[in-house]
Amino acid sequence: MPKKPKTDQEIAAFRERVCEVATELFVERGPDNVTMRQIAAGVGVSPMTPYRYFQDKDEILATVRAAALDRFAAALEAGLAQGSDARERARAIGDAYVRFATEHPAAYQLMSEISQVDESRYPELVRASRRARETMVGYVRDMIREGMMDGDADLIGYMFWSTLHGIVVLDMAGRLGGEIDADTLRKKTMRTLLAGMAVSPPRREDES
Amino acid sequence: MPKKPKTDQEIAAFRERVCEVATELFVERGPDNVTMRQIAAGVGVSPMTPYRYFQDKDEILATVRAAALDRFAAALEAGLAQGSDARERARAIGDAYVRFATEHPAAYQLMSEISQVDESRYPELVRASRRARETMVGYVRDMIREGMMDGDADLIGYMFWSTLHGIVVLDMAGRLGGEIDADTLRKKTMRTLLAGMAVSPPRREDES
DNA sequence: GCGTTTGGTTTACACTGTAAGCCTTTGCCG
DNA sequence: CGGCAAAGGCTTACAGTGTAAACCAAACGC
Repeated sequence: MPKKPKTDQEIAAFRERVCEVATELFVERGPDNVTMRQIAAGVGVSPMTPYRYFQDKDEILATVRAAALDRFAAALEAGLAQGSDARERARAIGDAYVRFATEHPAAYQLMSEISQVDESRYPELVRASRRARETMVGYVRDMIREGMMDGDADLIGYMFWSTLHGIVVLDMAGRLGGEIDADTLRKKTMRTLLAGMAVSPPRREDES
Repeated sequence: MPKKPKTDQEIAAFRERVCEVATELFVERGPDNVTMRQIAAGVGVSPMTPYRYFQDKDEILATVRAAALDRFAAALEAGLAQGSDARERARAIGDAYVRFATEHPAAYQLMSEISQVDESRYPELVRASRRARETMVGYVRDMIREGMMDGDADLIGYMFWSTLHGIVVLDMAGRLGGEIDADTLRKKTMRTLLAGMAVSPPRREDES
């Protein structure tokens, strides 16, 4: 009886289209400065139409964030894939991390935003979030398995992750001030961390 | 001829009052979910009155952020003051950092927000920002002077700062997942960094 | 022809930041 | 003393927001 009911693929396609437009707008204007009417206009549809396929604006935002997280995880995984041994992969994933952040700063901000909404209401988002987390931690497990370091994989993974995140965010906030370059800061920090993790590095007491 | 022109102190007092109310609201509701009308009502004044003493809502936000940064810097400096030698001060400032962040999470978020407005339009904000930065970097200079480490003070300062910031932010975003405790992560990272900074630690090649 | 279901639009409303105009108090000058 | 100019504060007014609700048109089984 209906009016040509949309197939699941069609509605998925529509949601996808909305998310594309929304992403673009969010990215160039900031999530708060983009309106439902703009999104709808971008899709070429009346302002209320998206409401048939999304509960509200928050759900669109959550979906966009999940997609950003997925792209991020994919970038990391792609980086990982092209390293042959653990050492190379370690550098590759670090490079992929900051490359993604610098090439898509808005997407990065979007995905790592401290949301005031309850994230658990959007399962796609928690899934994507878990995936990114697992990617970040997984490669540490590999490094441990290959004997490059040892300790708690989760802890070490989070250590690298939070370090990169801190640098990237501070840089984006302009709080590094012109004096310091984010990349040298990252290299310095990474080198220091790795040096500190060398298994049983004997402290030399012969200076200062 | 005027109607009892307000003295500069009265003006300052009024602005202060507005900022207090605004801070409270921002903190418990998030900056975007607080309205001028609410702020005005909190101060006990008509909705348009604050506009006589602030250009717009952004200026209120900027002022509040500057105040938060100042409180943050003050907390760090207070922590610093109660350490006798460099080592103690190093731990004291780290503790003060995360204590502030955990006790006033909203204030912390407020002050470290990546704003889409041009911050340089609010000189008070850049001053406060510079002060916090200087505090974070200054104590490293001390540690270097006392021979506890050596290298570029700015770089090392930013290294610690970004590390702490990354951990705090990741924790707040709930991205550490129940498994990892922010405090053990911090301790682990700090220990690793310090170990890695031991002056000229010779790489041992006798393993892996 | 119906009635019914579905996709989409239009309308309507409560609420936002803020521009502009309107009282009211206050002091100085004639 | 009267008037008057200026300042503080209030009230009104408007464009724009998210979204609930009513509405319209197409498509099918009967």
